[in-house]
Amino acid sequence: MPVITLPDGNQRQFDNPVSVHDVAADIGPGLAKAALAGVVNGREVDTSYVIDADANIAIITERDAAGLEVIRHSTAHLLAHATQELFPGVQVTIGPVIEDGFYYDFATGHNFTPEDLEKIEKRMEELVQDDLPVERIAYSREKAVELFRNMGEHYKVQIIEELPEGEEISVYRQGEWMDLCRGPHVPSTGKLKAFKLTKVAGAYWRGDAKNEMLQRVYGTAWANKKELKAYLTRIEEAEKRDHRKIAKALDLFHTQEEAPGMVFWHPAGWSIYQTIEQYMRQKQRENGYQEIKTPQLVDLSLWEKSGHADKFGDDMFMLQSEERHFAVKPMNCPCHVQVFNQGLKSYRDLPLRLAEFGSCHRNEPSGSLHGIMRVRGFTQDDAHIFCTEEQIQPEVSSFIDFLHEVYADFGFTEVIYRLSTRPEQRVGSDEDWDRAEKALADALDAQGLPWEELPGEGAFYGPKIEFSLKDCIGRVWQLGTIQVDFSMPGRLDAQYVAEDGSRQVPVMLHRAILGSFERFIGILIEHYEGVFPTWLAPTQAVVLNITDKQADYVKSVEDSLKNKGFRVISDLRNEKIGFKIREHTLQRVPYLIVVGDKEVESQTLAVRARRGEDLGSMDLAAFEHILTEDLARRGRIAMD
RNA sequence: GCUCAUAUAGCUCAGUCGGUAGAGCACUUCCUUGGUAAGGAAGAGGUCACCGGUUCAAAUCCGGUUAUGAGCUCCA
Repeated sequence: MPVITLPDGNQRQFDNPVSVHDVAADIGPGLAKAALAGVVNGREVDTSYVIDADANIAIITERDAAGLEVIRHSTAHLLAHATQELFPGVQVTIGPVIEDGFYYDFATGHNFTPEDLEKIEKRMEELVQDDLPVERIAYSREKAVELFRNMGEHYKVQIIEELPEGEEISVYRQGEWMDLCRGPHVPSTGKLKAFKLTKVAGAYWRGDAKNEMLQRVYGTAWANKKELKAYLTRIEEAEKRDHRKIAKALDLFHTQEEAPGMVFWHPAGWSIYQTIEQYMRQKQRENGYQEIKTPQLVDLSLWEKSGHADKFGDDMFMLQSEERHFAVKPMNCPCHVQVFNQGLKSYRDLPLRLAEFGSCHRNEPSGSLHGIMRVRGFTQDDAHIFCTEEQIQPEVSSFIDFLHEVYADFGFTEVIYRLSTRPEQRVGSDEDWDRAEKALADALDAQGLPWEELPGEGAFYGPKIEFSLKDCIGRVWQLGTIQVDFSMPGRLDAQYVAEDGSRQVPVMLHRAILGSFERFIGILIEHYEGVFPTWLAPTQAVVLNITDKQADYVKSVEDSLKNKGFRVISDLRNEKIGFKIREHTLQRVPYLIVVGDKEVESQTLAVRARRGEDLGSMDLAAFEHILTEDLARRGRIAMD
């Protein structure tokens, strides 16, 4: 006589054991139809799960996040089902749920084509029409191994054999097709109403590059067609923001075959770059940093001493001259220690903050290059803080404040904090790691910030906080970082004289706010969709004449704005005003100044803002005022 | 680096069965001097990524290289 307690506290009593589906039906026929799975005493189960004792139950439908997960998981099964029917000999491996969808990895000698995906999707639709019941069958470990071995599913056998001893193994069956799975799954294939296979790619078995490559089919699945359509539209919108496309349209930079992974900056792109660099230079000065510049080529021995050659040697560009081996610097830290090491430092010099817009080269794997987001030649807004152990936490705290200020100026307000801890391959003692990890965690806590831990994701010399931010369409980008390093200063012989006259090794904090200029600008382009706030816009205003008669006045307006430091050009081409406005609007210029006979006569400007609004007629001083206010805002308020 | 795909005019892209190349925009010149998102005409522009093979003949078929794209792996 189980008593069932529902999430709202209501209780229902049954005379006999009941299934989750029965409970839903008892509440109402609508819910029985909508039920995809259930939660019994905190555990997710199928609707067929039978309850024979008092329990807390929740019914999962497509409206729950958990329901969507069940749908995606079951759609992954449906994909595998259809694929194995159409392509005999294909082995299944795993098919998990991911953000917005799912994938399934298949072991097969055949490479799936887009046409194959269409066929598979069609077969999936048919299996949905058949509304096959999805049935859970419990197996012992031995029986399950035998079952899958007989089916020729060697990957599944391997997975089962690695499951913990004694665990009940569940197999799901729909029609003739079966798969090992923990579940839960939808009660029947007819519940899967909105999905699409999106792409196919290679992926390593168990995510290890040493293993064989599998065929991964990606798909997306939603509760209904409307949500599916909304998702596909969202993807299209994201594609329009692609920084590579926008950069071409706005003539910001290019890359070419002779310099893979390196950027040729054009005037407009370099203007943005320079604005950001000068802004950062000023901010760093205000925050107590001293700027330095260190060499591009450094003898390999320094990288051997720092430990980089050992860990990253293969990814460093090397060259040889007069019997000496040099490496193009892949990072700035060892060079900054060299600057620190010049002259005897006192505890009174600490914290010493050295900043560099450090140009680095790393021979990144060819397949990982991506626009200007992942490149081989890049410039970091790098700095190293040499300090005592007691100074770590206050330094990290004030760094976090600094970083928040910068992100806000670029229009980013939502920051995500992650603490990456010791990796397997590392230098330094465990005690050092304990202290370093604690110092970072304490700094985050002291600021009252929410954070999550990423175990094993730290750098080889120390743990790090990673600062990621959300752009305006919700995508997350990792940008800033601060890392505690107890080992490199010692390895590179950094010392200071302490209060008691003894020689001590300083702690080194590695930190960046933007990460790299290249990546950051790529993110900005996508975030703003190329519509840069005025302080970043390569051209802030264009002065347009209507006929040749106003040319002199246009030039004088252009000159006086330029002399005030604004980035202004004039467009005196023999074109209609509508044509010019269209062109500069497409170029996302914040202000268009139209000058005709009327304006010359009254010595005014007709100002039009980027989104098309008419700011009316005004004199030069009034326009300068508008521009100045706009620049002072930076990206802090909604983009115009 | 691995898997798959792609590479044609400055850009976006057509190009059938293998028969020596096409559009729109941009560019140049001319006409037009027009008040808030495309005025008109003419012209110029290509070693079809590169190297090799098959063929009487290759943008097209085959092999290799490079780059790019989607993923995977990696990311100090």
